[in-house]
Amino acid sequence: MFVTVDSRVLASDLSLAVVRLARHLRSRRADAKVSLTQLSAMATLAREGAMTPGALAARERVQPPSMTRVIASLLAAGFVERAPHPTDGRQVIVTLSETGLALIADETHAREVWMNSKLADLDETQLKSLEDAVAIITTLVNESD
Amino acid sequence: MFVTVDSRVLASDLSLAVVRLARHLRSRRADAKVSLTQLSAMATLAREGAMTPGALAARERVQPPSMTRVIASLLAAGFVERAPHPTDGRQVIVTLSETGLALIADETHAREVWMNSKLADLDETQLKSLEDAVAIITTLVNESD
DNA sequence: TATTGTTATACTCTATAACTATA
DNA sequence: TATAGTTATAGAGTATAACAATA
Repeated sequence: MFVTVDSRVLASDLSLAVVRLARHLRSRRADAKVSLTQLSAMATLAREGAMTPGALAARERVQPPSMTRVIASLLAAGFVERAPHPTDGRQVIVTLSETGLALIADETHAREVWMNSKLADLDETQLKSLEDAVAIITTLVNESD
Repeated sequence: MFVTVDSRVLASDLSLAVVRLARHLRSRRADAKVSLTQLSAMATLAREGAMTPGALAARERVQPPSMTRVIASLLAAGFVERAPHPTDGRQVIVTLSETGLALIADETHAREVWMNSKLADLDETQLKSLEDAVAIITTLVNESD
């Protein structure tokens, strides 16, 4: 069975679905230790290692001043540390702290309670579709442009 | 080939992917006539017809005061209209205007330029995965809880 | 002069609490 | 008293513009 996907309609539908799910996910974390914005930055540090604020802003696709604020909040909470760049006095190296690493592990394995409960109701085929979609979306977002 | 999906890791990955894509989509609409929040509300009115602010807030999964603001901005822009409820003086009926309807059609068919260009690079299998994912996500968000 | 990062400022989105009008 | 909606207020997230420090 072949189904031709209308990618223009899909672009619109995907946009709305993503925005609505993002709204849910953010609002359901009111009690969490870190917001999704903070968690996203920490996940990048965990996956790719220490980097400068500028590099982190680029990876997260936000402007540098936005990342300055995220880093400041994570620093205040003790989840990241800052160190001077060894050779370039303008730059700074941001690293996950021990606490930050522990939090990431915790979040990854047990934190997304609401979504976990939702996913528990899906069958294997649906989970596979979502998994494929995550890979595709990640690639889309990471392409240079 | 059978692959067992770890739904806990998927929950985390999906959260991050969705939040990042939502960030992209919002920032790429700086020049658009309506924001994604506004477009989402209008899409619901288009799909389900006129309704009260309270019902629209419930469908969009935001609190009533948030929807009041969205409606006020759409009203100011001429994309929706307000009418008194025929029998209940407390309630209000919100309808898409002609202009609003036209905008929805326009957005659906030609507006998501960036995402369209991204989707154009995908093959049919990948598009199908995304389409499935949109259906699943929509169901997740729409479940009562 | 160019680059890195921060500060100052402002706008959007969303929420909770308190209020008004109507039922 | 209960419900629908709005107003008041606040906080998170993000942006652009201007600045400081260093290369």
